[in-house]
This record gives sequence, structure tokens and C-alpha cells, in this order.
Amino acid sequence: MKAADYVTLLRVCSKTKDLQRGIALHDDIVKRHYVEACSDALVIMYAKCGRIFKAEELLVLHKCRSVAAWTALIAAYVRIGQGYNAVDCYDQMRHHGISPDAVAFVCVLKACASTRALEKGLEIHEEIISEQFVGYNIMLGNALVDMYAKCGAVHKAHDVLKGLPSRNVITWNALITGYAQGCKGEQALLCFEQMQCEGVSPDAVTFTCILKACGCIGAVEKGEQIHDEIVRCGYLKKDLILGTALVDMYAKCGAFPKAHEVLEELPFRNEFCWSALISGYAEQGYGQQALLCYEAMKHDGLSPCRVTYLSILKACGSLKARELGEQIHEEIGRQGLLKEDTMLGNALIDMYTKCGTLSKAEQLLDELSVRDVVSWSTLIAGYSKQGQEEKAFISFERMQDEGITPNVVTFACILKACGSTGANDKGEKVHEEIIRQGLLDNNLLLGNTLVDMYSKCGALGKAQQVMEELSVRDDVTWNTLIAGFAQHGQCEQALSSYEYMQQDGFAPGKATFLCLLKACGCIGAFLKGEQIHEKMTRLGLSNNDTMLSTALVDMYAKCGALEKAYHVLRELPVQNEVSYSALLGACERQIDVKAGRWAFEHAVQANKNDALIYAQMANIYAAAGMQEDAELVEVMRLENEAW
DNA sequence: GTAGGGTTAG
Repeated sequence: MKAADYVTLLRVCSKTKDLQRGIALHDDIVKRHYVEACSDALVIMYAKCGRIFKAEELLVLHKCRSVAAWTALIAAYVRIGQGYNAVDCYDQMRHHGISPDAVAFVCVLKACASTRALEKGLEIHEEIISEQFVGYNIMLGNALVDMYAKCGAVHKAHDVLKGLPSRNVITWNALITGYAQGCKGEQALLCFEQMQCEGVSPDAVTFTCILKACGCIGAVEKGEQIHDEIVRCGYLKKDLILGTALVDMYAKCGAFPKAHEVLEELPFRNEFCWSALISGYAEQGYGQQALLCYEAMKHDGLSPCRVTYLSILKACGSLKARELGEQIHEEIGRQGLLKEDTMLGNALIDMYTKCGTLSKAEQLLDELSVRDVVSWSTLIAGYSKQGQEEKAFISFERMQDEGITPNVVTFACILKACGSTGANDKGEKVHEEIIRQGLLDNNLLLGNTLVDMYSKCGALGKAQQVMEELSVRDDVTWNTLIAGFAQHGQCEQALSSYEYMQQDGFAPGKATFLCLLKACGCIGAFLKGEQIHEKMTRLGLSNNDTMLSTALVDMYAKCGALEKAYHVLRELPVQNEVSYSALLGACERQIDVKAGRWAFEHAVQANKNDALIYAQMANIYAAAGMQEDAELVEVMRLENEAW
């Protein structure tokens, strides 16, 4: 046999991934001194059969200069998920002066996509453009679209797609996936329309991505339409991935009966489709249903996988099912799933914090072989929620000592702890750090949390300043500030902030009005209160909301406008003891027996006679010197209680 | 060259 024959045989091994035969051929090649002539083919064979180190060793040893050999190695790294090594390999190839071909570009773009290496991806895109690459084809275009989409630069992906000389269903799928993954459902749907206008028919992959987009934005009607189309195409009989996407879409939209129906009708089920349903329940707080599905899945003869466990742990957390959570923990440990699986570890930490066993959560965190910013943030959130702010602060320190940089979530948790303990100085330091990291730009949540922290600490000037400096704000920002002023008795400022809020283009809502009414009542601002009442009526808010109506009664009562107060109370669709009690409280302060008696009698008639109302009425009589009546009310209270 | 279920806050 000649060297060329060995090359042919090696190519067959590469295709069939026949490593044994490849090794045997390698031996023969060495014996016959054909190595130089066969080195490229050998590298490719080893790379394709997964022997990356052997491939790399030969590549270096024989100073291979063929793009194909280098590309095979790059592709092998991509396959095993080592994108960084793939990019490294590509750089080395260029360093040796070897020009990439279309396949090499595609492989390295894939590596960039998998490692979210946008910078590198841009660099490679530049290379393709500047070298006026002649081998440009639709596959390369698709790889570019995919790279940008996966790196989160969907707009860039869309631009590339627009500039391509031709595009096919794969181009569109890559873009739609990008939009779906970024939860840009509307844009995904627009692309779905546009591709069909261009005469490109959707395939099973398109439907999968578009269902994901629907689920993300809760577009259940659109999802149902797609479902019909899928059934018409007959895809569901053979494509379990599509079935899973359907179950997922319905579950995410909260359409659980439909999700069950689809699951039942699938030709067969695996742990993926069950997990989609379980996660939908767990995500939306239906822990009990999640557990029932988990049982059903096991009954179906399937074993839970790591993603199933992630959802189940969430369910245990929301149900505070500590014992079951511990059982699952043991089960995961027995299966050796916890090793180096930080996400699963984090889900366990979260479960333990939600079940109130913070010590166990911290112990687990210490035991994790790899912990990340999520592990720490979870623990910090747990301590903060349980009112153990001091431990939250300590954990925050420990995390940074360990060299882990806090992210937006960590900062939000720690600011919450600062707010509830009034730790203004600590909050200021965190604020500085947030600015230093440039996290405040365009981050509404963090901005609002900062305003809230300063408000809770009573540093309202600072809260106002932060709000004014925010690059983006919304109604929540304003409500937070107004609530802060109202909470700290700075009622005029609360009311003037309301004016500024409207000037800033934001409409007041329920939360705003609750604070404003409180502020008006507090300073007896009757006219302003009346204005706000009118505004609420214009917005249609005051007549159907018990909380708001109660706040109105309270405001008028506190302003001494008892007539107005019981007028509002009379109009209430549902009269509750709180509103009567608010009115009686005002009567008590003003010792207004007549109004008090009116409110009391109506409360009793409306069956809203709880103990507080009797006590308040008795107080009014007593304050007015009507001792006998006071005692009578007391007797009525006892009778009512006995009854 | 494109596709399924997933951890922290709000």
C-alpha cells in the first residue's frame, strides 16, 4: 500500500469514528515510514475520534500546515465544550501564518458563540470582511448570525442577516433563537412573519424557537395557533423536542390543563418533557402540583435528572418542605450529581434558606467545591429575608474576601438589608461600589432599590438626589420616594413629589394614592385630599378597591371631615371592619358621639362587629362622660363574643 | 450552520 492509500483509509476511520482501526493504521504507517505524508490525516482521525491530546501532539510534532488538520482540532474542542481552547487553537494557527477557510471560520465562530466571546467574534467578523474572504457562503453567514445571537448581540445578528446575499430557514432560526433567548418575543414573532413573507417555510426547529418566544412573553393565543400548525404538519408524532417546547410554552403561560393534555398525547415521554411541566408549576409557585408531577414522572418509569431536581428543590422551597428537601439532597448526593455542579448546589442552598435552615445553607455553601456569585447572593438573600441582616453583611464580606465580585442581585439583596436595619453608612459604601462598577446605568431595579434604601434609612434628601440622577426611572421609583416621605412624616414633600412625578410623565397608581392619602391625613390637608379623591375617581380607582376606600375614609376622618368620611364609607362596595374602625378612631379623637354612634350601628348591622369596634365605641362614650352607655357597649361586646 | 427542561433579586 502507498501512503495515499493510508490517507484514504484514515478518512474512512474519521468518518466512522473507528478509533481502533485508526490506531492500527497508525502503527502500520509508522512501520512503513509514511508518517510525514499521513500526518494531516492522522491528526484529523484522532481529533474526530475524540483523542484531542494525541491529535494536538502530532500536529505540533509534524508542524502540520493544513487548515483541515487545524480545523479538526478546533472542532474537537468545540464538541467537548472547551470553546476557550478552540479559540486558542485558532489563534495559534493564525500565528503560524495559516489562512483559515470557510470551515475554520465556522468552527471558531461556534467556539465564540459557546463561550459568549463577543469581542473575539467581532474580531473574526472583521477578518472575514477585511480579507474579502472569497469562500463566503451561506453557512458562514449563518454561523455569524448564530454567534451574534448567542452572544446577546441580537441587533448585530439581525444586521448581518439583512446584509446576507441569501438566507435560508437556518439563518432565520438562528436569529429567532437569539430573540427568544433574550425574551424578545415580539421581535421573534416579527421575524417569524417576515421569513414566511420571503417564502421561507418554518421547520420543526423554527416552531421550537417560536414556542419558546411565546412562552417567554406569555403569548398563549399565538402559541395555540402555532400548536395547530404543528399538528397539521404532523411533527408531533416524531419530534419529542417540539413536544417538550409545547409543554413548556403552555406551562410558562400558566395554561396547565393544555400542558397536561399535550404531555399525555405525546407518543412517548422522557425526563425533559416532564421537567418542562414540573418547572412551570414550580416557577409559578404551585409547589404541590410540581411534586405530584414529580411522582407521576417516576411512576412513568423515568428517573429525575439534574434539571428535574432544580425544579423540585424550588417547589420544596416554596412549600417550606424541609424534610422532602433533605431527602432530595441525599438522593442527589448518592447519585454523585453534586460534584462540581454549582447550579444544583445553589438550588439546594436556596431550598434550605427558604425552609428557614440558614445554618444548613451556609454549611452547604462552605462544602461546595465551586461556589459563585449566585451561591453567595442566595445565602445573603436568605439572611436578609429572615431578618438576620448582620449575617448577611458578614457573608457579603466573606464573599469578597474570597475574590468573588458581587453582581446586581447581590447588591440589591445587601441594600435591602441596609434599608431594613437603617445602616445608612454601609448603604453609602455599597452605593459607591455600584457606581464604580458602572452598574447603575440603565438598571432600573438597582436604582429603585437604592432610593428605597435611602428612604428607609430616613435619608430622604439623598433618596431624592439619587432619583434625580438616575438615567432611567419609572413609577416605582417615584412611589418609593413618596412612600419614604410619607413614612417619615415629611408629608409636604410627599405631596410635592407627587406633583413632580406627574411633571416627569408618570401616572400615579394605587401605591401612590395610598401614600398620598396617608400624608394628607397626617397633616390634615383636607383640600389636597379632596383633590386626590377626585383624581382617583376620574381614574376609576376609588370605587372598587377596598384598600383605597379604607384609606380615603381614614384620610377624611383624620382631617376631621366626618361627614365626608362616612359618605365614602356608605358608598363602599364591600364594607370592612378596617374602614369602620378608621372612622371610629377619628370620632374617638374628636369625641364625636353622634358620628361614632352612626358608624358603630352601621358596623354592627353590616356584621363587621369585631372586638376593636366595641372598644372604640366604649371609649367614645367614656370620653364624653357617658359612663352607662360605655358599659352597655361593653356588655354588647361580651354577648357578641359569647355568641 | 439552527432546536427541549435550569440556581440568586424584583
